[in-house]
Amino acid sequence: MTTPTGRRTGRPRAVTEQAILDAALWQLDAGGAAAVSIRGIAAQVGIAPNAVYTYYPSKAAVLRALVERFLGDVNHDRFVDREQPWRQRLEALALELRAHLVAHRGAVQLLLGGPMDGPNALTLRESLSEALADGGLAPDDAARASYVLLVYIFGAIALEVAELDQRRIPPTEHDRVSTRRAVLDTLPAEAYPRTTETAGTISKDFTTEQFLWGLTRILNGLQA
Amino acid sequence: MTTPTGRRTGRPRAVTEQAILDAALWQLDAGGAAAVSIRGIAAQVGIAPNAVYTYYPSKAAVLRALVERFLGDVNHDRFVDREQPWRQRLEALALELRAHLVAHRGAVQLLLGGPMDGPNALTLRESLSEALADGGLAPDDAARASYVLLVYIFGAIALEVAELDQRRIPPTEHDRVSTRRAVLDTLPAEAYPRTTETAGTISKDFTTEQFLWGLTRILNGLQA
DNA sequence: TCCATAATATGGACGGCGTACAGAAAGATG
DNA sequence: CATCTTTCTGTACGCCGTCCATATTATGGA
Repeated sequence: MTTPTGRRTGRPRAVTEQAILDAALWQLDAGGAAAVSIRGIAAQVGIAPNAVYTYYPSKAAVLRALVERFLGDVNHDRFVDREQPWRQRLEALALELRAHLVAHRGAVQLLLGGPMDGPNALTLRESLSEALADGGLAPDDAARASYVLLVYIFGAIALEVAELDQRRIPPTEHDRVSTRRAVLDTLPAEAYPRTTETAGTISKDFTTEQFLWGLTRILNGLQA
Repeated sequence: MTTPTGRRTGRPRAVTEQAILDAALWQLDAGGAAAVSIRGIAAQVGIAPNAVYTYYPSKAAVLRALVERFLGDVNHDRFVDREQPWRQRLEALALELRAHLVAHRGAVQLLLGGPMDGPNALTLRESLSEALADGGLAPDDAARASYVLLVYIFGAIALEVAELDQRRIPPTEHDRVSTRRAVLDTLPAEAYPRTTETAGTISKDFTTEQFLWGLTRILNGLQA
């Protein structure tokens, strides 16, 4: 697949597997997960649609490879620096994942569209478990806790992205809060007393601050 | 839309909006979110495909209505019984949501495919906030905590469903654990020491027991 | 009773999708 | 220069969401 060896005869390839993934990512960012199409990718790299099948056996395989590359672009950064406090490492990792997923919104649907069992997904979990073990958790507890964290991180981004029209450029965090606040203020207080009472807080669901608020509480619960 | 009044003239409708949603849900359960099609729904209820547009303006609207009805089928059960201890109510609600989502796997992608801002979604959050307030949280903390719980619940199901081939009938929990265990046992211990060491635990990621383990820890962290 | 009206149904079509199959192109090897 | 191998292209099939024009079938008024 990625072996540099082999292939000593035959017509040379017009593009590379990476170019195909580049085009897929471009389409993903431009129009969301639904806008990624074999035909669009082919047009962008300049080959016939069915020529894509020389590189990947199906559209699902393209998306799988894209997910793997995507996860690979996140790992191996600061949070493997075991000199740092473990909570700081975990927060850095969570924030970095979040930033990557927000930068390429639409990727979440792909991530959640199939099993995350590739090497980079495993490495990600390995990193999480390592930090949690450094926090004093026994191996099995660290394993369970790392899954809870994965659920929280991907779930938070999934809910956040679900609110966005992926065909448009995303509004600023401030604008999103304002829009949500305006909608919440139109709700009848009789039907949703607590929601309307805390509308100011609820409108900030998708902010980085709320993300960290939850992450901190969850880490507290996991440590005790 | 659902008003029983009106419509005193014109050709009578061949089916009902509910029948369309029934058919959509049937297709969802049979083949996953990708298998839900206007043409399939129309064939099932016995009308021409474009006749569906008399009831809903687009496929997206059908799915939106299906999501709303789906959330409505979950609410209003045991966890509004404020005589029960708040943690017990929350666990019951989380488990009920989980059971519903697992019974109709494929619905998760729909839920996460658009904003959950309908009446039933708001009511769900209202119930969560109420239970958390009964647990002693201040209103704004309860609002934030309820969002954390939503993230955990939907995230857990999303990750769980992502592992399943939605076109097949789901294997038992026991079989899924065994399958995952077998895969994990093939991993090189050098590359993933913690993953292989805790393979027995990791293979149980998708069990009800792990779901409750995480829920308990999260509630602990939210209460402190 | 007959007709205008209004709501709903259908037939057919358009453009787009993933992808299968047959055959043409293009470089390496003898 | 002929052959072999790999890749690319042309074409086609079946499915999709949705639009337009038209037919169907009830009601309300003359």
